[in-house]
Amino acid sequence: MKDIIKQLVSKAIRESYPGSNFEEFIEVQNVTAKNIDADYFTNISMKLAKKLKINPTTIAEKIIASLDKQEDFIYFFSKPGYINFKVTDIMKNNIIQKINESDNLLYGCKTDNPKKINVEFVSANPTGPLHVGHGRGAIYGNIIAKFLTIQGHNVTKEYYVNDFGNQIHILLISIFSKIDNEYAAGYNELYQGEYINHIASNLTEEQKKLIINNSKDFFKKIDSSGPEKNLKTHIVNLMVGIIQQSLMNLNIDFDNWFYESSLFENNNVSKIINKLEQDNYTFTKDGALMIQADEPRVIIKSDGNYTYFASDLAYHNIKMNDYDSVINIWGADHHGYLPRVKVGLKALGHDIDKLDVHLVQFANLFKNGEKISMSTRKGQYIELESLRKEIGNDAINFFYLTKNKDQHIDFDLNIAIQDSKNNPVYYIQYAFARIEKILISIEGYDINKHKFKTLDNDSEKEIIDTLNSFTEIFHKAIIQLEPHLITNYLYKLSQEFHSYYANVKILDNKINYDRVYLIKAIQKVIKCGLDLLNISSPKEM
RNA sequence: GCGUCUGUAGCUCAGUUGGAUAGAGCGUUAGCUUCCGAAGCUAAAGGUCAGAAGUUCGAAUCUUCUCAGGCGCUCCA
Repeated sequence: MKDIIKQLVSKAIRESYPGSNFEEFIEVQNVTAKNIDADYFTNISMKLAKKLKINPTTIAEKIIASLDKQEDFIYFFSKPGYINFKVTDIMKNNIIQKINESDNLLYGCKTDNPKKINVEFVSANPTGPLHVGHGRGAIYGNIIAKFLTIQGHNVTKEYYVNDFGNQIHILLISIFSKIDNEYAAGYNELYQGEYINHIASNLTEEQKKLIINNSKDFFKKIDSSGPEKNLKTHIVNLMVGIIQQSLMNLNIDFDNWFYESSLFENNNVSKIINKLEQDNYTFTKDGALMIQADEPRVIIKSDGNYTYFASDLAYHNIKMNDYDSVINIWGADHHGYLPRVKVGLKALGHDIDKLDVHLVQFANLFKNGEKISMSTRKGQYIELESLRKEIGNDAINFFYLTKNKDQHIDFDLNIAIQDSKNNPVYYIQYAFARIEKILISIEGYDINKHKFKTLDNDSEKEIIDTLNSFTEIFHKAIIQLEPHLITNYLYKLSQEFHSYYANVKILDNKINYDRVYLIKAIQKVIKCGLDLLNISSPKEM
């Protein structure tokens, strides 16, 4: 629709101002002002006013005079230079039919340039269960991957498992110390969650013996093959299993679980470090190997151990080689880490434009008015799984997706649980269920047999306008990866439906087929939107 | 101090890429069930869009500065 108007305007400008070349400045936008009875407008005359040094009113009127007569639109001027376009009711009503007859409402989101894309998200350390702090990234990342898939990209969803280095060491110590207290010596902060006891008590006698007999030598053998390594792998697998289960309960699945340890087994880390050294990007300082990024950053510590940065570079190096586009969903606390990754990848010869990092702001959690900082280490956290159980998948999805990722969100756990009954998601689902009830009650009638007439009372017009905007909004949400546009849209559509439902009889003594046809379209759009957001559409509630 | 995200109604958040009189939910107040599901509808009250300057015909939106808050500034991961 906007394109048609744009072409009309463009033609009119060529006629009224020959030789001008302003087509690229033409923008057609939706009318949001309530006192203007039109659907679209363009502000081109205001833009031209400056360039041509003519006042915008004159320009607008001249353009309007040159606009081709069209059956589908009415044009009119409003101050100081808007050209408004009102679409005829007949034209608008077509959307109802289009929606009802379409077998794919998202047709048109497909890209011309399908890429192989890796989306890495969550990637919480396997040292404890997922807590509510991880929920936002999990749900957001999953939807982003889904939207990219709908666009036609070949998407791999990946979880990077940090099963190497210090924190795994401490995890093992935490568990081992339950079996042999000597392990705890020298550590003042060990993992404390209930899962530590659980894992410790479920180890086999053989495993326990291994722990007790090895004492302090255990960690010297952990990376070479043998029973020590097997035990470590066993424990990591248990942890990953806990995480997988809670993601699965949220219907989030990954295509690939990439283990940090595999980078060392395949010498990927040493390879990239050698390359960086050969290309003179590194230098040695105080016995450590460093690279100059935003600041000098350590790759190999003076004790000879690799930093997290070293393996992460190796990891990204692989992703950059294997994919056309690499997307990371990170918590905002990692933003300071990005510059060094970029510098490292650039040094390795990669085009860093291929890397796209989405920083998701924190969801601050309060309980009884007090802020709770999630800390796995301190055993101070609220499991994502317990929140999910409490408020349900639909409410938790909607809650996270309705907010922009750049927005910090605060929520009080008590209020969240209490409010979950008031979650707007139920309002939308209720609209769906109400429509379903009507449609079921007239099952057996062939509604398609009836010729559709124009609907024209005010509430119907309002709904039809909203339905007309659905393609544009859904496409924008999917292409620009902004799920909250859909949540807002669905709410608005549901609101208009509920109001309509309360005021207008759809089934009276006889069936009003035009209205049935309308609500059927509404239901289809709601279903489409809820599906997109991984939210269910129950037929009754 | 530096980097980064944010500041919109009592609270939680939208605001269609610079447009016309800034919107919802919750909460508050007042109404609506002989009738398709009241998880609903109708209405009221509630705003210096943190503040200031600037750019523009036009700013919640862009620029600069100030103030306030979150997060990060480890040879942690």
